[in-house]
Formats: sequence, C-alpha cells, structure tokens
Amino acid sequence: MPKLGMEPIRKAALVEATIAEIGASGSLDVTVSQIAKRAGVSSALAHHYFGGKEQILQAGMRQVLADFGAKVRAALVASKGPRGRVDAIIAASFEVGNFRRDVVAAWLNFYVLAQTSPDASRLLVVYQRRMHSNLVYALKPLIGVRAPDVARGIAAMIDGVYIRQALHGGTPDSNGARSLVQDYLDMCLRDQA
Amino acid sequence: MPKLGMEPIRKAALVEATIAEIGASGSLDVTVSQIAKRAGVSSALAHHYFGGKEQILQAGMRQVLADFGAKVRAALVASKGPRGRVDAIIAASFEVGNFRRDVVAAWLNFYVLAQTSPDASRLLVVYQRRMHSNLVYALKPLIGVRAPDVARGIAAMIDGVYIRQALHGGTPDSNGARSLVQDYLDMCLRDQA
DNA sequence: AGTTTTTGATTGACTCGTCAATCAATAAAA
DNA sequence: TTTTATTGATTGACGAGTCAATCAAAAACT
Repeated sequence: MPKLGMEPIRKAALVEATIAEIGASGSLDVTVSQIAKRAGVSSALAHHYFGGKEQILQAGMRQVLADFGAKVRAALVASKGPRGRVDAIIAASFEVGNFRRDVVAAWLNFYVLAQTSPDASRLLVVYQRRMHSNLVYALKPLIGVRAPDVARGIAAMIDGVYIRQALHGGTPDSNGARSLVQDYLDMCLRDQA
Repeated sequence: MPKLGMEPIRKAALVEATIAEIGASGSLDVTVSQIAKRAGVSSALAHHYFGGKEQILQAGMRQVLADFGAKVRAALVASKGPRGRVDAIIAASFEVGNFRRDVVAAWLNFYVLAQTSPDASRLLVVYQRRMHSNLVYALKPLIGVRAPDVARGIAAMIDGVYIRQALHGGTPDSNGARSLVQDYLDMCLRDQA
C-alpha cells in the first residue's frame, strides 16, 4: 500500500475544507469537487472516504459543534465558583473564533438544516441540552429553584445576541455581546421574583 | 387566452408559491419549475414576469418581511399606553402565524442569505432598525435613558426565543415565548440600574 | 536479500440527471 | 395588427456518484 494511514489525515483535511467552503459560499451549496480541490485531493477520493456528499457535510457540522463544545469545556475547567462558571459559558459563546466567517456560516446553515434533517436536529438538541444543564448547574447555587427559568433566558439571549452580532457586517463586538448577557444575569441575581 | 391584467395576479401567485416551496423544502434550493407548477403556470412565465430566479426569491423574502411589518403595525395601533406598545410588539413577534413552517423557513434562509447578499442584508437591517426604534419609542416613557439598551436586550431575546421555538419540533408555545420576554421586561422595569 | 503478492490510495473519464434560461410559436384581446 | 399572455421544446452548463485502472508500499515467501 502507499503511505499507510492516510484515511484519518484525508478525512480531517476534507472536513476542514468543507467548513472553509461553506464559509466561502455562505451556504451548503458547495460541490464535492470544490471541497476536494481545497483539500488537495480528487472528488472521487472524497466519495471513497465519506460515501456521499451528505455525510461530508454532516462531518463538517459535527466538527463545528465539537469545537464549540471543547471551548466551553475548557472555559469551565478554568473557572472558579458558580458565578465564574456562568461567566465562562457566556464568554466562550462569544469568543472571537465563533465569529469567524466560516463558523458563522456553519451555524446559520445548521439551523436551516435542522428543519428537515433529523440528524442535524438531533445534534442541535444535544448542544442545547448541554448548554442548559451547564447553566442550571452553575446557577443553582446562586438562585436555587429559579435556575431553570433563568438558564432558558440566558440561553435564548446568547443565541439572539450571537445572530445579531454575526449578521451585523463589520467587526463583531465580543465585549458588547458579553456584557449584554451579563447585565441580564446581574439583574436576575439582584431580583427577588 | 390572455385576459388582460394578469401580471399582478400571476406575480402574487408566484410569490405565494415561492414561500410555500421554501417551506416545503426548508431551503432556498427550490426550482423555478416547482414554484411555477405550484402557482399553476409554466416556468417560462415565471421567468417572463420576474426576469430570473434571484428576483423571484427576493420577492418572496420581501413579502415575508412585509407581512411581519404589517402584523406589528396592526398590533401597535390596537395597543394602549407605553407598556401596551411593548407588549404588542412582543405579542406580534410570537403570533402563531410566524411559526408556520414556511415562514420559519423563510426567516432562517433569510439569515443565511444576509451573509452574502447585500440586498438581503439591507432588508434585514431595515427590519432590525424599525424594531429597535419601535421599542425605544415605547420604552422611553417607562425607563427614560435606559431605553436603547433595554430595547437591544428585548430585541435579542425575541430573536433567540423565536429561533429556539421554531426549531423545537412540535407545536410552538406562543404564550411561553411571550411570557419569557415579558418577564425580562418586567424585571427591567422593576430594576434601578 | 530479492522476488512476488497483496492491498490501500488515488484518479480521470464517464453516466445520468437536473436546472436556469431562452426562443419560437400560439392564442386572444384591443 | 399590434400587444399581452402563455407554453412546449430546447439548450448549455454543471454536479453527484461510479468505475476501471494505476501506483506504490508493505507483507509474505523463497
């Protein structure tokens, strides 16, 4: 055989190229040839390793989700105390890397895909569940029984702020986004409802 | 055949069919033939009246935006007092019609399009600006100088809650969505920051 | 060590389908 | 007859997926 163990290398390159192409086109209308070309291989090889276009795109999506999850996890282990944990989640959500052209494109098209693809929908639910349970776990010591409700509010606001920032042409304002959500959190903590 | 004055009728039918097809496919990957067929005409006629696919899709998007704007306007004229105006905007945003399959699909794909199409981006900015100024106008009597910031928070939360509801399979919970945002508003009003 | 066999890696060429856009032709008002 | 409405047929381009063939290293064998 030629150089052995090419498969994981090629797959990784194709996944990366997939995300890049999605970013370049802004949509999922990317050809397998484009992806393969960017990865430096033939389109036939992409089919050989992934089986079909659908699976290539799915691998790309999964990668974006995984990257995000890793960022949150890293931020959490470096945090201290309940409030620190919430702040870490918020900060990780608005990290500059998340506003990269290709990452934004991946997320938006992920939403679109989630309407019709059970696979995409399931992945999205997993992400939302993890976000929610992370938030609840951090909020419980701070506000007790109100934690689930506040977590829902924070999660929604993170999504809303993210989309607005992402679509707002020009440099995204990570700090502004973060403080908007943190102000909301502060207010919730101050409030006795 | 030609009964005169068909143009506006056909155009309206094609626009409606466009939105329906976008809803059916969940994406902008709809063929002109599909749209034309649903509208009961040939694809050639669609090209004849609109010039090209791009313009057909754009007309569909503009229609969705216009429908939303009309709903908000209607809710505003029927409202009473500052607080009533804010509630009206929130309620209009989560009206059941906005969760229709095709409307959701249109909005999500609108976001996607806004990344790369200056036209779509411009339309989106117009919508956001109007939303913001409506909110500020209603909030000013309630919280004065804090109005712009709170308006930003409410707008973001509306978007975030909407997306979560829209992508959450099953019947959307209009009331739940509304109360989530209204609770946020109540808290802002109660708060002296 | 040298030869042979095996097999992963890789591609160019091809098939089959689809789709946007165009056009020439037809029909019916004005 | 000039204009408006309307379509079937056609075209030209493009893209997913398949396949047979090639290449080169590694393993097996002598």
